[in-house]
This record gives sequence, C-alpha cells and structure tokens, in this order.
Amino acid sequence: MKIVEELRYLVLAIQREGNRALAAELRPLGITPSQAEVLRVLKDHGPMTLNALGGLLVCETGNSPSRLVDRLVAQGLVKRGIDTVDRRYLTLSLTPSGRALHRRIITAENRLHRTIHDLVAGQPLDETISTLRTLAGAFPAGAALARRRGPELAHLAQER
Amino acid sequence: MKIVEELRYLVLAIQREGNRALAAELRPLGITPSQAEVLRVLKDHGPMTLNALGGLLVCETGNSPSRLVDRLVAQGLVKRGIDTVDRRYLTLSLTPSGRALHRRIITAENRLHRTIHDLVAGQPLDETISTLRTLAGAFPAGAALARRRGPELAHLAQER
DNA sequence: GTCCGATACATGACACGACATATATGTCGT
DNA sequence: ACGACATATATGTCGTGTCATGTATCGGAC
Repeated sequence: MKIVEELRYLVLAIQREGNRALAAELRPLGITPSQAEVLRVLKDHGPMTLNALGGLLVCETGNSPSRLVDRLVAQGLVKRGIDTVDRRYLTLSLTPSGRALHRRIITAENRLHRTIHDLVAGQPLDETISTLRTLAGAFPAGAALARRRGPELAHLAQER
Repeated sequence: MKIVEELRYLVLAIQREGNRALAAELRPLGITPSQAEVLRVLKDHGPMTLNALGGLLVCETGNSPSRLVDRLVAQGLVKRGIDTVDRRYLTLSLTPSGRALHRRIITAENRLHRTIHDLVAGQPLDETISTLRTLAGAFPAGAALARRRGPELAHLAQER
C-alpha cells in the first residue's frame, strides 16, 4: 500500500515540474500549457464545439473550457462562431495566427520531449506506459487520451 | 519521441484524476489535498519554518507556501509562531485539532490508495516506480520527495 | 554604529481547475 | 401553441500555483 502513495507523489512531482518546464518553453510564445493543448486538439481534430473540445482535453476535465477558450479568442488564435442550425453550439476553429503558432508549439514541446527522453534513457519505459495507461483508463481524463489516440474514435468525438 | 509525449499526457491525466478523487475524500474533512500535504509534513517532520516546509512539499514548488499555511492557521489546524532568536523565521506546528485531523486524513488517503492499488493490480509497478523516480529525481520537487523518504524509510522498506 | 547585501516571509497579479449555478436555446409531449 | 425538460454554454466563487515584487530582519564590512 505504501508504494501506491509514493506513486501518487511521484506523479504529482513529475506533473508539476513537467508543467513548469513546458510553461517556460511556451512563455516566449505568449501562451500557457493548457492553451497549447487546446490549439493542438483544434489542429489535430478539426473544428468542433466547446463540449467536444472538453471531451478531448486532458486538462480541464468535467466542465466546459469556456474561459480557457475565451483567452485564446481574445488573442486572436481561435475563432468562435455560432452554429447556424442549433444556436446553442459554438464552432471553434483555429485562425491563421493560431495555425502559425501551432507550429512553434510543436517545436517547443519537442524540446521538452527530448529532455524527458534523455532523462528516462535506460528505464523500463514500456512497462511504465502500460501501468499508467491502465491507471488512466479508469478515469474520464484517460478516456480523453484514448479518444485522441484512435483516429476512428476521434471522428466519433468530433461529431459532438 | 512519441511515447514520451504520451507519458506526459498520462501523468497529467492521472494527476488530475487522482487529485479530484483525493479532494472528494477530503471534502468532508474541510480541507484540500494541498492542505493535507502540509499537515502530513508537519506531523511527520516536526515543527519547522516556512522555508523548510516549502522544501518538503511536492505541491507549491519554488516559493514559500505563505497563503497555503494562512488558511490552515485560520482553520486553527496550524500554529504560526515567530522564532525568538531570529525574528525572520516562523515556527509552524500542528495544533491539537491539527493532530486530530491528521488521523482522519490518513484514513481518507488510505481509501484512495486502496482504490489505486486495485486498479494497477497485475501491472509492473516496480518498473514504473523506478522510471518515475529517475524522472522526478532530476527536479527539485523530486528532491523534496527523496528528502521525505529519509525519515520514513523504515516504513517504505517494509512495505516493499 | 552604519550601510549593504542576504535571507525569510508577504503580497499583488494572473491563469488555472473544480464546483455550483445561471442563462439561452433546443426538443418533446400534450 | 404551450410548458416541462434537456442540452450547450456562461458565470460566480474559491483555492491553488507561478512569477514578480515588496517588506522586515539579520549579519558582516567598514
């Protein structure tokens, strides 16, 4: 049982430090890690509603990421339109500057990933991923990840 | 390189969901996961200054957890005294109600740990811990964990 | 003693992240 | 057409978490 507690604190520590490192990489771009995730999802899975976006985000589980999107709209990175058929729905899509920023986000993330890759060299990474996938799969946020992994399922999620 | 990105998102997802679950367990006690960590550190490592506390916390890396402690003082769970020798230092210690709450925190955390334990049953947990330790060890928050492992080493060694 | 820098803590500002609740818009039964 | 209900989004509130800056206190150089 004690080992599970260490697992919990390790995950907490790694998430914090990883987020700090990513925030530092993204700071020159003027966005945060959460905002970067929104841009990535919008780029990879096309225009979608706020609800669909929330279903694909790992951050901001549960509620609709209204305010997260607000800031991206204010920065001119995301376009927020209203569905003409059902006026309850939004249509979120990247603006040209959003698409341009996406390329720089990938570069910044790759720098972080290379650092992490070097740090875990020689460690049993496959077993680690297996354990973490099992654990994450039991929760909604893990399901969001699984949805993003599979293109066929992603298509489903896109259809609100 | 792709697998490292999945690792990052898995850690994020698990941390979020774990925190939500722990928050739900702790809600009846009127405290948050971060506040619970403070009480645990103060209980396990005796009275200390704000700086020393910050060095042992996995949450709130970097700066002094002034405001985190503020709320605990306001709730009567932590006593904040001023060092008589060097008036710059605080002396943080648990109040009797803080000690009483600590016992209930352990119970709540154990419920969560049991759930996690069941979820990862059959997974290569030792390899996972090894990888995560290596990763965490490269950062200050991981060092905080290693520092806390010291006094609790007997417990950890027995359980594994 | 007096200034100077270092140290410990406090505070302001901003963006999350979670929960609860409110508002707008649609659907369906009647 | 009407009203109850459901769905999508918005908003209020609170507690972090991070960075930057401000304030109090101490120690040492002079």
